[in-house]
Amino acid sequence: MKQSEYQKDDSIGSMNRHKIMAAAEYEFALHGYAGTRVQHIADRAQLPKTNVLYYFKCKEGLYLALLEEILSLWNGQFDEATAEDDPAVILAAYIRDKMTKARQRSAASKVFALEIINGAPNLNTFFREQHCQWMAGRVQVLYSWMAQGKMKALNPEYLLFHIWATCQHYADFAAQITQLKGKPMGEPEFAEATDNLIELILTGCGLTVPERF
Amino acid sequence: MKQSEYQKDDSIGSMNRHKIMAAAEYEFALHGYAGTRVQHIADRAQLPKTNVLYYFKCKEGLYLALLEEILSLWNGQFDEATAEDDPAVILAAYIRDKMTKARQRSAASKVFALEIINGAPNLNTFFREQHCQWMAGRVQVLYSWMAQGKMKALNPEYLLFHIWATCQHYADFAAQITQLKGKPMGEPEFAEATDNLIELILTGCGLTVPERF
DNA sequence: CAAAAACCAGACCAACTGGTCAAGTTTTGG
DNA sequence: CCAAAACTTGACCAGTTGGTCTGGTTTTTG
Repeated sequence: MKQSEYQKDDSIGSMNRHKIMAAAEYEFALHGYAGTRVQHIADRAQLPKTNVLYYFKCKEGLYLALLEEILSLWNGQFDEATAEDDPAVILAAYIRDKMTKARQRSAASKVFALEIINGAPNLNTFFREQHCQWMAGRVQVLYSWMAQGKMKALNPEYLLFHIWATCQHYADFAAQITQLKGKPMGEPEFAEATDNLIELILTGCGLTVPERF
Repeated sequence: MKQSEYQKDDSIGSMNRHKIMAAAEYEFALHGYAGTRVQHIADRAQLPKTNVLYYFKCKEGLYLALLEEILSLWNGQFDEATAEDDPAVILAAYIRDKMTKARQRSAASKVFALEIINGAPNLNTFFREQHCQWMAGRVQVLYSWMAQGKMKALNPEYLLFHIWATCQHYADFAAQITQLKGKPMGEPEFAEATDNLIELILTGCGLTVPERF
């Protein structure tokens, strides 16, 4: 029983909390907030329903806790890029990172997507302001890259939207893609899609794909 | 009372059916299938709830009817393109068409997106086969364009996914975009986004944006 | 113009579901 | 070792919701 500084990770409470969150992520992603049954979350977590309500006051509380955890995942290397960096390297890494997350955390991605489609009624003002600030910073970096002639002049906002859209698509629309390809996308397919996307976007920005990628 | 050949369009029944479908599209898009209340659809259609159940056997029947109508909208000019056409013209028109639909039928787009995210449990095999055939045909045309040297060699499947993803994003994630831009996208913003997207994708495919666009 | 078909709508209900309660058992900490 | 805190769980309930039933009104049609 090595508890070290993180005693909570061993406690029975935090273990159950974690199991419940994982089950909730799966259920909410598949059925949406209203379509998800607390009972089903409990079943998936292998706990009685009452136990779920013991750890999280109510269904909405569980959903909000999950949403907050998901939002904290949405950060990446691009966050610290500056005007001095090479846009080709930064953007390629950003796209690669987003694609990896789309593959590994597709359920989280779906929960987020559902929240936005429903009008984002549960994203508090803190997140919104934080998000806007992040955006403003990235737009400035992109503008300075363009001013330096490092890349083609495009509207940076739309460029970011296009990157998000494509990466998110591989998580959210996996069912459609599986249908059309005849089988689910595995690791090699994701790698190919990622390379294709990097090639498409970077070329579209007037950049050359870095050799190291 | 000019009924011409379409007598059904004047009948009180089809008018109500239409009102209900429009209300259902709005409600399902905003709250998902499970989160939508038949009562709310009735309220929005300005009819008593019993009337909604009169025209459509049940909630699920209404949803399926709506879904079928939505699927029939998802066709465009690209459907008839051949190896002889100019890929720049065809793809630019395809993107423009998809963006227009994303703007004008955003609720329909959201209902479709929700269905896919939930694993597409209501898309019957007919639609699936039809969809796969469409895809196979388009992939062949794209391959022949590439073989003729008309455009850069890319995986055509992923190219189509990227186009769908970006256009759909402007409908489904409108809430996020509105938040980040500080105001909802109007017609001029959509025009700018469309031009940006066409520029990005066509350049990424090694094409030049047609002057006429 | 009559009767049949289509349409309208209030009252009602059975099933489901989020959430509570109370009575336990286990774990923790001094 | 013991008491308090944390955890577990079956029984239960109140509100909601999709859907039915019945009796009526309007529209269509032969």
